[in-house]
Amino acid sequence: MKIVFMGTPDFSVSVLEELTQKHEVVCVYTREPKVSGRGNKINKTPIHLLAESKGIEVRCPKTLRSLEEQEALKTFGADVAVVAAYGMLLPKEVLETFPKGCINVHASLLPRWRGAAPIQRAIEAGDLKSGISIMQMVEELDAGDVLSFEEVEITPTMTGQMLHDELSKIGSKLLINTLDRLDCITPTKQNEDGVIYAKKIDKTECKIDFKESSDIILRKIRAFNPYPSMYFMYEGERFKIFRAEAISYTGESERILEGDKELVISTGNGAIRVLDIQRQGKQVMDIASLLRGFQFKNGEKV
RNA sequence: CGCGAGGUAGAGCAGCCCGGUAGCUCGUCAGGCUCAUAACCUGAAGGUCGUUGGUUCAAAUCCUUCCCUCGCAA
Repeated sequence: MKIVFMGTPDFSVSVLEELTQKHEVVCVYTREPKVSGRGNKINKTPIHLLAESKGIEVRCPKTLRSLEEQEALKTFGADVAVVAAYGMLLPKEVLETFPKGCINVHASLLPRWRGAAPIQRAIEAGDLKSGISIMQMVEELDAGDVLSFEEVEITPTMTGQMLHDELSKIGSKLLINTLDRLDCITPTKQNEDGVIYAKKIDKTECKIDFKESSDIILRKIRAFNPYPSMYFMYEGERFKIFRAEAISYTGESERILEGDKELVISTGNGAIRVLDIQRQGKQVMDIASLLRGFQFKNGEKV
């Protein structure tokens, strides 16, 4: 099939990679290069770089609502558009451009976790499973009929990155498989009762509130590992926690209980033992390494 | 030129402000103690203090070039 691909971040990369193996990708749409990262350099999106390396035409319109962009889309004569974390809503005119519609690869079991951060929100919420849903897109965000889905178990130690990688891989395969069977699939409507939105992650969520329960804190640490990461402040320095475990404790919350041989901090209903940590300006390391040269004062409030 | 932190033994850090040829914790190696041990005791090896140039009698420490790592903000 002739396909127009639309995507932006790492999640989309393996999908595009797989797609080019089996189908003719005539053009790739992605978000425009923008100022980002240290030094405020202008960086192209991961999809942009991949498409260029494969010699596929890249377009990065600011909007798809203009008539000329919509006309341009038609000139490719593609059968279908595949969208994976593009970061823009597609207007009705675009959805109607392709004979077989616009197909979206979404990283959740719809209707649960529609929206921007389905992977992290699933872990944060303590879901036992996640998955990929392939849907026929409609104007409303992530509300289209589901063509196929595949479940993935969320294990107790799974981080946001791990689930992301797993889903990206599975999504690619399921997409190919779905495209092959496209003509004989009966789409399934989403059950409106189960709709939950996965709102974008805000930086203010990432400062650990040690008054919360250990469970919630640990889930956030896992969900937001490695990005954007949960952190706490200690003597004016930022410490990001990448891995930790719960231990029982009864007493005041928000205190450093052990800061010498190990790092234990009390929470709203117990305490957590920090396992992997990153000190401001340093690399991520296991707690034992950091404590060889750095010590936290016991009893200190965090 | 967005703001900022850092590069010192295999690892993690201190020392730098107030220049005087390097120190702590751990690891490694050897020996000892012990029924035994990740415990304890003794000893040893291991560093051109990221790189370039400069100031000085003397630079890890002050000034300068470049390289690399990381955080924040967007």
